[in-house]
Order: sequence, then C-alpha cells, then structure tokens
Amino acid sequence: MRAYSKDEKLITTRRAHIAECASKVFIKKGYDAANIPDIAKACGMSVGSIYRYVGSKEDILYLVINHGIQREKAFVRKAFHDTRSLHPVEAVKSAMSELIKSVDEIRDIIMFSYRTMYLIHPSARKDVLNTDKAIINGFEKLLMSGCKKGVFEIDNIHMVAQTIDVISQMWVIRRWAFRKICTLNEYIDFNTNYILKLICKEPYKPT
Amino acid sequence: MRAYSKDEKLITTRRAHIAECASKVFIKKGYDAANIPDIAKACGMSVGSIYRYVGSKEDILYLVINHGIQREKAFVRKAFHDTRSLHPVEAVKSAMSELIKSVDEIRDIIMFSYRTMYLIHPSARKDVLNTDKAIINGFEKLLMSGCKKGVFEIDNIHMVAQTIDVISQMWVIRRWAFRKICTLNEYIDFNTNYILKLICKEPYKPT
Amino acid sequence: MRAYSKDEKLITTRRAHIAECASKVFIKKGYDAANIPDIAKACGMSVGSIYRYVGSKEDILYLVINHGIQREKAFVRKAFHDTRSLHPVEAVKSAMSELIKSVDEIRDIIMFSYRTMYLIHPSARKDVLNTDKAIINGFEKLLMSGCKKGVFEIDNIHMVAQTIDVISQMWVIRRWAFRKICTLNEYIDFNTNYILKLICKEPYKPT
Amino acid sequence: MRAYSKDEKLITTRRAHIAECASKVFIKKGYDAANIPDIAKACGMSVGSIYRYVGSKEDILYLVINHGIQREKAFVRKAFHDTRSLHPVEAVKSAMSELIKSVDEIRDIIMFSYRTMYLIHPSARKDVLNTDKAIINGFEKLLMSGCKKGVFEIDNIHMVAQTIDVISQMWVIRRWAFRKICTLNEYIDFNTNYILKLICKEPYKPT
DNA sequence: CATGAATGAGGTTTCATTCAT
DNA sequence: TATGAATGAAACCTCATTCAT
Repeated sequence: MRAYSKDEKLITTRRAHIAECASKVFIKKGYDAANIPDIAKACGMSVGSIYRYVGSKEDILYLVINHGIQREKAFVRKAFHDTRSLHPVEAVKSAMSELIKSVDEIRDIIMFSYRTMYLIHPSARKDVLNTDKAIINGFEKLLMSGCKKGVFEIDNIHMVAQTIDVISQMWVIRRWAFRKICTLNEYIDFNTNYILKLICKEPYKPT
Repeated sequence: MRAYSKDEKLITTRRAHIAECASKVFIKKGYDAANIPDIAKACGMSVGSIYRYVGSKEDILYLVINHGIQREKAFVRKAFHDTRSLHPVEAVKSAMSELIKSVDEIRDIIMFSYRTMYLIHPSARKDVLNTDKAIINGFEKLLMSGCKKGVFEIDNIHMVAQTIDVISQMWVIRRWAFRKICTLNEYIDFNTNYILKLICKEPYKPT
Repeated sequence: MRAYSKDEKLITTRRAHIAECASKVFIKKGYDAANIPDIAKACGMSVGSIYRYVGSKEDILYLVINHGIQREKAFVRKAFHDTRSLHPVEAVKSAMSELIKSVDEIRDIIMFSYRTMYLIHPSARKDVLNTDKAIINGFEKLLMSGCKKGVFEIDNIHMVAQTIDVISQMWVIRRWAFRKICTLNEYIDFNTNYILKLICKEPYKPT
Repeated sequence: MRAYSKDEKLITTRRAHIAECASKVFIKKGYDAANIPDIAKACGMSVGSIYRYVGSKEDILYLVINHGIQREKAFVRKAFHDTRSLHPVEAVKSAMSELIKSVDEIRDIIMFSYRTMYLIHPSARKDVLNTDKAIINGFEKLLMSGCKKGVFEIDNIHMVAQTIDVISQMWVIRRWAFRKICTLNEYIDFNTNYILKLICKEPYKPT
C-alpha cells in the first residue's frame, strides 16, 4: 500500500483513523456508492490528506476490512481466554456464547466484508478469509482437550469446529430470518445444545 | 419495470435472455464493475435494444436475481418431489442431498445474489429473502411427518428446518474452506448424519 | 421535404394529419422533449409510417409551424373580408377586433412557433416570418383607403400597420401579464381606441 | 442550486463566468443543441469543473437567464436615473429612448430568454417574468407625476405603462422586420411621439 | 403500404485522483 | 503537511432513424 507520507507512526495513526471512519460510510452507503469526499468528511480530513496515507479507494476498503478483522480477532482471543480452567462442556458453551455475542456486536462490518471482500485484490483477500482460522483452531483445541479427557467423542474434529464457526457466522448473515423466531440467547442455547448433543459421550450434568 | 416494446411475449423472451446472459457478466465482474455495453455484448444485443426491455441497470440486476431464484425454486421442488413415499429418515437424507447438490450447481448466482441483494429496492428484495421459505417449509413438513410416525423427536421443528437450510447455504458461502477438508459428498454425509443424530428417536438402520 | 410514398394525394392527407396531431405534442412538451414514438402515437400511426411521409423530425416541425400559419392566414382573410363596405373607423375596429380574437384562439401554436422557429432551416423560416405580411398589408389598405376618404391622417402608414400587427402578437406573447389587468375585450377596446386616436383627423362619432 | 465547492466567493465568481460564457453558446446554438463540453470549452474550464459550481444543465440555463435579467435591470435603473429633474414630456422621451437603446444592446440574450424561459422550473421562471415590473413601475411613476403636474391626461396609467414596455420588447422581437423600414432612432422617435400624442393634454413645445 | 424492433452515436453527469498553493 | 479545485474518462441512458417482415 503506497503512502506519500514518510512518518511511519503518523501513517499508522491516520490509517487507523481512516479505517474507523470510512467503515461507517461504507456500511451505510456500500463501497461503490461511497465517494472519497464523503469519506474525507467523515474522517475530518481533506481529500488530499487521505491520499497521503492511502494509495487508492481500494486501499481504504482494505483498511476497513482489516479493521473489522482486528476487532473480530480481539473478540476471539477474549472468548477463548477464560476457558482453560473450565470443564470441557462449559468451555465450549462459554466460547460459543462469547463468540456469537461478539459477532453480533460487529455484525454490520462483518456483513459489509462478506459482500465486498471479492472486490479487493486476491492477495489481500487471503487475510480476510483466514480470519476464521483462529476461531476454528480455538475450538479444535477445546474439542481435542475434551476428547482427551474422555468427555467428547468426535470423528472429525475439524468439521465440527468449522460447523461451530459457521453457526456464529450464520447469526450475522441470516439475522433477519432468525430474529423472527428467536432471540440471540435462544439462538445461542439451541445451537450450543445442538453441538454438545453431537459430541458428548454422555449427557452432561453440571454440578 | 418499464418496457418500450408492446409485444408481451417478446418482452418475456428477451428479458429471460438478458437475465441469462447478464448473470454471467455480473458474476464475473460484479454489479458495479459490469457496464451496459459489456452486458449488451454478452446478450448479442445493442445497448439500445437492452433498454427496450428494461428501464435501468437496476432492473437488469432484478432480472438476474429473479432468474436465480426461479432456478433455485425449480431445484427445491425437484428435491422434495420424490420424498413422499420414503421412510422419514431416507426422505430427509434424499432431500438434503438433492438440495445441497442443487445449490452447488448454481452457487455462483447464489453468491452474487447474497452480495448484491442489498442494492435492489426493498420491495423487490423481499422476493429474494422469501426464497428460503420454500426450503424451510419443505423440511418442516418432512420433519413433522417423521414426528407423527414416531421416528423423529424434535423440540423446535422450525429451528431445525432453518438449520438444514443454513447447512445448504454454508456449502455455497464457505465452499472455498470446506473443499480443503472434504468433498461435496462427504459434506453431505457429515451434515445429514449430524441432523439425523439430532432428531432421530433411535439410530436408524436401513433394511 | 423527402417522402418515400409516391401517392401525392396520400402524402398531402397524411402530412396534414401529422401536422394536426404533432402540434398537440409539441405544444405540450416542446420540440426537443417530444419524441417520435410519442408523435406517432398521437397520430395513430407507427413510427415507420411517419417516416414514409416525412424525412426527419425537423420536417414535422416545419409541418406544424406551417399548419399554424395556414390557420392564422385563414383567420386573417376572414378578418378583412367584411370590412369593405364599412366606414374606415369601423373597418379598422372590426379588423383589429377579429384579428386579436383569432390569435387568441390559436395562441398556443403561435407561442410554440415563436419559440421554435429558429430551429428550422433559414430557407423554411422565411415563410414563417412572412406571415405577418398579410396582416400588415391588409391594414395598410384599410388605412390608405381611410386616408383617401379624408378620415385618417397618417405620416407613416407602414409603421402604423406594423404597430397594429404588434398589438395583436403582444396579446399572445404577454397574455400572462395582460390577463392580470384586463379582459380580452378590454385589451381590444383600449388598443383600438389608442390607434384610432393616433390616426383620426377628428374624433369619430358613429351615427 | 448545488455546488461542491465550499468557497462562497469562488462559487459566485465562477458562476458569473459560466453565465457570461454559456450565454454566447446558448444564444448561438440554442439550449438543447448546446452541449456541456461546448459550454465548458467556452468557459475555459473542464466539464468536471463546471459541475463543481452547477448541479445540472438546467442550472446553467437559470444562471444565463438571470445574468440577462441583471444586465437589463441595471439598464433600467440607469434609464430612469436622470429623469427626475426633467419636464414630464422630456422625462418620458428620455426614459423610452434609453430603454429601447438598452434592450437593443442585449437583444440576443433577451430573445433567448423569451424562447427558453418555459424550460426552467416555474418557481425560477417567476423571476424572469417579474423583470418587466421594474420597467412598468418606472413609467407609471413618470406618468403619474406628469398627470399631477397637469401635463398628461391618462385614463388607465398601468395600461399605458405596459404598452411602453411592449414597445421596447417589440424592437427586440421584431427587429428583423422593423430594420427594413426604419433605423433604431426612427423607431424610437415614432413610438415616443405616438405615446406622447396619446397622453399629452396639449401638444408640447420645447422652449 | 404498414409496422415496430433494432441500432449506436451522443447526451448529461459522476468521481477517483492529482497537484498547485 | 494540508488543502480542495481541477481534471477527463467513463458511466448510464435516450431517441432519431432504418429496414426486415
């Protein structure tokens, strides 16, 4: 990504600012309908200034999508952070719950990324697509740990992890449909039980 | 949707043709990047001719999305058509298998519709969003029938039906990820078993 | 003016029809905003048929303007027709009154012609501009006759005739302003007296 | 009228420039036949620049017509400015003479405005139509003053004022015809005397 | 002779990007 | 470093005219 400025620190600061503000414009108007003057205004910068820190409109898109990814990753880290000391069932429950609540918070930017991802250059796109890996990895570890402890019994751990990830994505993508039939918490409960029923050796009874 | 021609039959034919050909252009380039001359060329028509049958570029988008919907609906009808005489478990298996194979065939237009839907006028959008209803309805009937026959035991039939729909959509949306870990048939098997495990009163053993 | 048809009589009939119907469209929408399909519809003909009797859109404009001229000329002939036996003062009064009432009837097409005249080819335009000559000539004769009879005394007969013509045109062009301050008949009275006061040797007293 | 620039002064300057230059193009080609690249070239600007100061082609038309109005208003103020100290007859003579000479100078833009006025939005059109009010008002004051001083005797002052206005408009609208029979000065003399003969109590004899 | 579908040049307008200040 | 006016390519759309049926 080209920048005319030489002050690396300033570049980083400004790019973060642009990502933050441009997100709102993109989410509201869509990538193509949003124009640079609009974005500049939202950033409180001039058009010319934007272009000192960014080489093109597509670069801004990349910043925005990455900004979303970073937020999501932070949520994911948090979701898995406190699960180590828990019973495997509780760990899965907690992680799924945290995760789905998190993606619900940033659902707008996630939706936007889904729609718009295909516009950015394939090499950059890879970063976006790999975001879920952290989630899937996290669950794989939880699941494996649960298997070792004899709580879970799973043929294809990776597939189950993928499915959990998919469940969280789906809340975002199909929110308009699910909202008609259940609340966020009901969605979480239903799907958590769903997964647990699938992987638990025997029904779990919390003490 | 405005048309300058008065020959209703011709309008229908040409619009179908435009939908067919414009689909390819939109899928390849995206809605905004595709321009009218490109579309005209793909249709083997002149720009002016396009506008005899269509009032705007957005109208073409509407035609394309609707064309996809119609194809999907045809597949859905076919998927449920031969399930009536089957054992509930076989019926669910067959319908899920047919459905996922179908959406795989038209995954490009489905993906495009997901991305681009938000651009069309809300009143038209409703048609798109309601497409899944047919699928969900179909499975609800299968599931209910299975419950009545004492084969299935389900708390929330609608939620399960939604989940099956989600599973089929997911193959499309995350195909790039699933392909790395399984084939289409493996995906179908995994998820079919997954659902059956969830809803069957007792393990099914085909005779 | 080119025509593909060879049947001279049909050409004349159709052109008259086109002039009649296209007038309404032009008056309502203006020349540029009116399009050929609209005109064809108003004529109850197909686009192709129009072009058998007319070489271009400009030709239609010419027909329309000429149509207006012919109507005006007929009115003018009528206005002067019954003035021969009258006293010069009555003759001028009658002719002015008839004339202004006439142009009021066809004010829309006159306004349109004024606006649009400049679009037609100069050679054709001449016909339009010369229309007033008949009016001016008519009044010149009346005025001269009045002078000979010792009723009028006029330095510049042509100028007075022009002025009378102008007065009639002005009712059309500035109708929106005059309507606020007087009726058509008051306008006629005011201006007739105005002219008579200017040209009469001594105040006229009808017997 | 939309503008993208925020520098109010620049907007004013540029719009004046556009009005000035676009006038020439519109007068020469007519509103519809003139295209934006032509206008831009005449302004020494790029097409994009034009649209920083103007929202549409119709806006340019509005600027051009308004530009003409302003010039006319300036002339009108000047025409009445030095008449206060004059004898009523001289005042009317002077004002009429100045006015007709003025409209002769800007006859092209006046003609264009008359033709094209109907294209602009009615609310904006009102401004154009009200321009004559200043002229009519000016003459009404002169005439009333002359009546009070016992020099004029007039039944309907407003109508006479309208007629004087009409006389000045006529030189513009029918210049092509009048030029064949008289010079501008002869036209002024003829019509001035004409009006004076109509309104003076007794023939005026300058000392 | 009548039709109206097809054509494609040309219209207005937008907007990412540059660069003089 | 910051600004925002200027650029002009390229977008969508219209419509006078033609010509196969």
